[in-house]
Amino acid sequence: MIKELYLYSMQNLQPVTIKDIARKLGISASTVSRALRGSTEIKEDTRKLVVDLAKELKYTPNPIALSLKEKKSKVIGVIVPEIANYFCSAVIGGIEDIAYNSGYHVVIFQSHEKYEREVANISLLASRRIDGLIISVSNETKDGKHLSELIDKGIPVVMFDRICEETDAPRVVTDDTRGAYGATCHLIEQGYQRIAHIAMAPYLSVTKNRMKGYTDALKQHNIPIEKKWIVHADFDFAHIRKALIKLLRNNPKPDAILASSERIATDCFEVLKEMGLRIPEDIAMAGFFDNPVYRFIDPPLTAIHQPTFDIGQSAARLLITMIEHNILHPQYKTIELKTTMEIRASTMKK
Amino acid sequence: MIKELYLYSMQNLQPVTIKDIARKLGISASTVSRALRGSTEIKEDTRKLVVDLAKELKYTPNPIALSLKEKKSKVIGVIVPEIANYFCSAVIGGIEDIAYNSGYHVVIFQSHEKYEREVANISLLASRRIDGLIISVSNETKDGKHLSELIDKGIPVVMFDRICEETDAPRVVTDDTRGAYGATCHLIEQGYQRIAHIAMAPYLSVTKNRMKGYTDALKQHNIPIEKKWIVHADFDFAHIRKALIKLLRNNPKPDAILASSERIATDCFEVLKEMGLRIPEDIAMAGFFDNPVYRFIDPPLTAIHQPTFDIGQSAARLLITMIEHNILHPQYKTIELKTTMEIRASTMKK
DNA sequence: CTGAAAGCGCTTACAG
DNA sequence: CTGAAAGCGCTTACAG
Repeated sequence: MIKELYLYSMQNLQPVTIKDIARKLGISASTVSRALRGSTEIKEDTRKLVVDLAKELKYTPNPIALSLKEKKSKVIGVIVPEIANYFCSAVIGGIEDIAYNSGYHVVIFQSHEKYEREVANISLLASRRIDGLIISVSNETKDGKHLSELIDKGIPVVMFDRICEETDAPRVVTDDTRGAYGATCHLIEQGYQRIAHIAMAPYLSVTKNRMKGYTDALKQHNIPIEKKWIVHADFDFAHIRKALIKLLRNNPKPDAILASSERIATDCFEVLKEMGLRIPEDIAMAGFFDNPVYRFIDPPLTAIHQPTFDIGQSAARLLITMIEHNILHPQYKTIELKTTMEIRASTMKK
Repeated sequence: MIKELYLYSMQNLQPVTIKDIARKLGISASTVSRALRGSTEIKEDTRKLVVDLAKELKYTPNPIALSLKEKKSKVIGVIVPEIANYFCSAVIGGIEDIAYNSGYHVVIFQSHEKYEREVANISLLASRRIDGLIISVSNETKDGKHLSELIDKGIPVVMFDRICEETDAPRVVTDDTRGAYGATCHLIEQGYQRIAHIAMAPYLSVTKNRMKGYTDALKQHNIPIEKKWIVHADFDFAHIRKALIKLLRNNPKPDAILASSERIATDCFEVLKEMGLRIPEDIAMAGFFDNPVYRFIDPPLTAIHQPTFDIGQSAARLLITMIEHNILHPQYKTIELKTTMEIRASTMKK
């Protein structure tokens, strides 16, 4: 293939350097450098000469050389479980927005919900000399050792959504407890009594928080908390399917489901459809994170909306502040953003 | 905020360098470098000493220094219209997969469908010394001058989906003509006669190809091609909404819509719902790109599926080959992947 | 087999 | 006001 691919090769088109400018002008590289940076010690004539030629030759400073000198790469790393996921990509949109406007580049990695891959990504990122990391951990991530090690190396970290509790790094989260509480209350008010909760891994703090909201609501309404109605799902369709089928074999069946992530919600939805269950007549459903398409699905899905773009922006702003002021452990630990509930037909008892 | 944010600052934790190892071992940096790279001219004893210490100190080579030396950054840039879009994020997933396994990093930019921002991104990327670019152009991009300039600078470019015809760079596309043809035929076979086509900007080649498939199908079935049923939409909800309302004011109304992108399809869907039109009874609808959630919307949407992960992988593989063999203009110009049609209720006349 | 030197592109303290 | 030198971390042709 390679041979056939070959037609004609790249010309030797090296970008213009300071040296090139210096040579053409018969002055030293130091002077060119200073002129370009607008140093006050340069004679106006010289400055103009340099700047004009630089513009003419379309000189742009080599950021790699700068990085080597400054020991800053102007790159921030982002690790998300899965980019092809509206929640993640929307957060990245927010990160990119701030980064772009602050002169940073965003390098993206996916953990694919695997702890191992997350660790590999982190060491890769570290060896790549990124200036900072924004991460939402995988469903398998039980501890934050890999994150703490990164921080110990002097690389600031900001966590969002799925955070590691014991890691001393700031976090951008949403009021998950309140969100889950609100959704569960809503289900109860609609007359549902046997509300199942399909959660993520038990050690994740999002899981704990949403679980708390869920159980608080039940308690407050004197509904017993039943273990059999709490499922911790893997991020694998076959697994969710099996767990759900098992759940629905209970007699009586749950009459409502609260799903704890976009992926879980979508998978649940698929399984319920496959099983021929009508929503909400046979079983109601509400989910965490409001993918915009949820308005149009059949039935439209009640969802807890998290402000993704804000999450991304806040995380990026925080990280860049930390990078630029050499702060590894800021005093502000947590930025908590509001969730809102979008009530739709999937939870509306007729 | 900054002052309050400040708690304690980073320790001076510079990563271990070759010099550090050399100093500790009392040998020269050259020897360390050679030992680390497994040069044959190094005595086994020395090699082992160096390698062991490097491991102990967790030495990782500084990629920035390597980049400066090699004039390669091992970074590939990706520009997409909008990352929070299933099509784009899934393609990026494929790119990332190959890049990750080939030692490249992926830096992502969004054009937000603006030509101006696309150009800005490209000059940023160029000045950042990326090794190559993968791009799907914005809806506003009429010509590929900015891309050609990049290629002239020696940076290989691969285009996907929304390509620039006159740019001499390889492209990864899907058989859009056949896809649109098939979808239109399907609509005709279902008994629809007044089929509208909501397309992207007229100068984009995807638009032309899909338009050709659409008109070919109509011609073949002796259905006149009506200008009033061809709409070129902006990527702006208000605009699509207005255009659609105007379209639906025709008498008779179109009885089917073929939407030319995920975003357009979703927006159309929303407007049709808002107008209280029943799908497919009042108007049928089919769309380009099958967002997985389309199976669940009401009604499930007939969609032309494009193999996103493959697109990303192919583009990345091609680009990396070009980078590593110094090829700017490969002989193979086009990789065309197959689309498949998923027929669902939105186009099924009862 | 090993080291000193030069160089990748840039900045800046030090001289003058 | 300007230049030569050193250095960021690495590699490698050149000596020995």
